[in-house]
Amino acid sequence: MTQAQEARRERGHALLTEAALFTFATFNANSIRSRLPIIVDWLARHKPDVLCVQETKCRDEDFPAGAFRDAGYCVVFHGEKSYNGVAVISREEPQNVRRGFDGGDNEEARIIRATIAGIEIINSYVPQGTAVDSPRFQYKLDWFKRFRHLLETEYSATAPLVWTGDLNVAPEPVDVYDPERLEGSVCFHPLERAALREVMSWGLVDVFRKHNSDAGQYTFWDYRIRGSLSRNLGWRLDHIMATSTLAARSAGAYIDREPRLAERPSDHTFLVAEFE
DNA sequence: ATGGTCGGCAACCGA
Repeated sequence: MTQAQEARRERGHALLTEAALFTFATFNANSIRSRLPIIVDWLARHKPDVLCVQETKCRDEDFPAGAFRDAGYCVVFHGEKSYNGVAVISREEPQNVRRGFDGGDNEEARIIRATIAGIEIINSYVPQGTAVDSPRFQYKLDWFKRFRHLLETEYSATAPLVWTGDLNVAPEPVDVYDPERLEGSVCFHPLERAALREVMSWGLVDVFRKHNSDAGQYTFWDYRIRGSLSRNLGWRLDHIMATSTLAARSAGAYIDREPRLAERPSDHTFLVAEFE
């Protein structure tokens, strides 16, 4: 039994055969080269059909594609020097791969799109925003507007589609460790939550929240705060959003606090959803 | 307690 199946059984889901499930995962790596052994190990143990990665932090010519191909996976990526960067690792060959909002070279490497197993996949690393009074905050709000436009012009809300990645917004008070104190801060500002809701209203469902109503479930812990992970001072910033036709096929979703990440501390952890 | 640590990459930036 795989870890994914064990986790599913622990969560009370019926134990289904692996072949019947499409396992989809996302992870902000904060450098794919630094986190490579952990990611390859995670793939071997969880055997997801798709793993979307953000903050790869390397140029395409420096991307460690061979390690994933050796592990039996396809990989496509869109990167730049030092910052940002996204990748899609998949068992099946991705089709119709597109990089960026419109294929232009002239923007931050934050989006990669592909079709896999009949599902439109959009993997994104949303701008963090830096500070509410920073131009980067407005850039972030504008980014959501551009993203909504992309959905409207290039996709159908009635077809199977996943929007995943580090979306850098905690949608609701239950998604941060201290909503009163954090209200108005970057990644939990009313304008960001409204911008995310505006994208969601196109026709997307929060797949993790569909299956987990409890508070205290996070995907990010700021490692600048001492003991944030052990004290669970976290935020739910990474998401798997799906159109209703696809969300109706979701069998479960869980956050995997990969213990090996303690060896090389990372702010984020793996988020997994399973579809029938 | 309002915290300070990563990664890239060669001085700080971004998170």
